[in-house]
Amino acid sequence: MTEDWTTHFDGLRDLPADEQALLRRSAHAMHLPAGRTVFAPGQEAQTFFLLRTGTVRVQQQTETGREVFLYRVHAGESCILTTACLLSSEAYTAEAITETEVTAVAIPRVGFEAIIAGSAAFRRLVFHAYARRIADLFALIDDILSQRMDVRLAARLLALADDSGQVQATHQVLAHELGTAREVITRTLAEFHRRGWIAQARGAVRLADPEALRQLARGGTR
Amino acid sequence: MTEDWTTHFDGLRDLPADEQALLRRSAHAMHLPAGRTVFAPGQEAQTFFLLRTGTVRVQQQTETGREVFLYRVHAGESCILTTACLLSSEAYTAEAITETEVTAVAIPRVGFEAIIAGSAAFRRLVFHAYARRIADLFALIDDILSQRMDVRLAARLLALADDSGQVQATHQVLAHELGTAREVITRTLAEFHRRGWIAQARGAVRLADPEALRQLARGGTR
DNA sequence: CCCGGCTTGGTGACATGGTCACCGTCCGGC
DNA sequence: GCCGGACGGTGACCATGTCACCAAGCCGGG
Repeated sequence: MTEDWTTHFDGLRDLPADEQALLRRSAHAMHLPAGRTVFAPGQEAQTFFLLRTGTVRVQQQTETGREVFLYRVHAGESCILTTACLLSSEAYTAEAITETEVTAVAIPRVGFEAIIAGSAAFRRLVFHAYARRIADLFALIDDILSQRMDVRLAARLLALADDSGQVQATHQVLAHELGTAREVITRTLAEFHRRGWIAQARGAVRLADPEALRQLARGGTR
Repeated sequence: MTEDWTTHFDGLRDLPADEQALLRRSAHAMHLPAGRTVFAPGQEAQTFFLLRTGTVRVQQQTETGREVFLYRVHAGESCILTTACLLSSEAYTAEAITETEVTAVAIPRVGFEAIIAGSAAFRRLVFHAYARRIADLFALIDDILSQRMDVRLAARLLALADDSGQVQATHQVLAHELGTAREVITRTLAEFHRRGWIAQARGAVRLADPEALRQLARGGTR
């Protein structure tokens, strides 16, 4: 990695030159195809990474074999669980899978610890992400407990829709994202359809009345 | 604070003398009565603390006004949320309340950042707790999703019982701990009673057959 | 001692969500 | 055109959450 990738990340751009140099020395480029397992339960964390492009999905298997979607790592972000495991020398408890093709900057354990020790700005970058993700986890718990699948589904549809109001996802995928069963998604979508809020097609949903969905997602009024 | 409290915490005992001295310079003692709010949503974190005696309960209010029990800070531990908020300069999203009388070691923000920067051992101490708590949060999500109140209640009863197998808690308190409704606790306890596993009294439960409860909590077989 | 109010616990009715079983339909490959 | 697998639809049933209301014990004031 010869290119100065440090300028691609907010918070790294403004690092002192010597710290940027330290980063560049430790890091190397990483490239993964879609659908690859980044880490799995029981493994020890060896490498810190900052995502440049693509998304990674982090999920946990419950004892009953169900998969719980925890969060998604986007471009410009790092993975909170990796940070935690690196700093505490504990094994991963969840698994991560690339959802798309992914390019990332990888920093091996030793280099990571050196930079954490040496750079206040880098610490801030890492821990800021860390704190935000913790808040996300709390929000996830909130979300799960608030039940009301219709509200949760409406919010998720809005989040997943592209510019033209299309959501490319099967009922199964939506169910998986929300940690529920396909049947529940089917029922809820049928209800949305009955109200004229969406149009359904095989493997896709078109938002016919995003405003109504937004109001449901926000207000929680049925 | 003149006493050498650093010897009271695992992981601090073995610090180099200069780092211990740094800690002692920054820290001061803290004493709170039971039922006091330690921090509330919206506040900015100003102080890191290590609990010496007592317990602190951390919970979050959902949008619907319900309280979700997140975790409990015990003696010898620190609060993950405080760490996160200190390091990222974000406001608290949850609230903490002392459950008992509490004594703690308090380290103001500036000192905390200095020690984090200066001591690898202290970083390990803090982040080890951090990683463990994250795992706990994942376990909590697991727990919530696995539903099965009977299993969850059995486990909680075993955890809360004193040496003689007594649990001093009203149905309301148990419901609050598990994030459910009192009626559900009442029903489930009635079922346990019907099977001869517990004896009930006002404000208390006696475990008559802890082994049966343990089996339920472990195996999950009804 | 009695009374009234509060806390605790008990219960039935109902809504929602998760699970199971099963079926119909669509689509792509042969 | 046929076939198998993915996708979607549906009804029955169970567990939990919610609401409404009541009963029993506890406690302090008069």
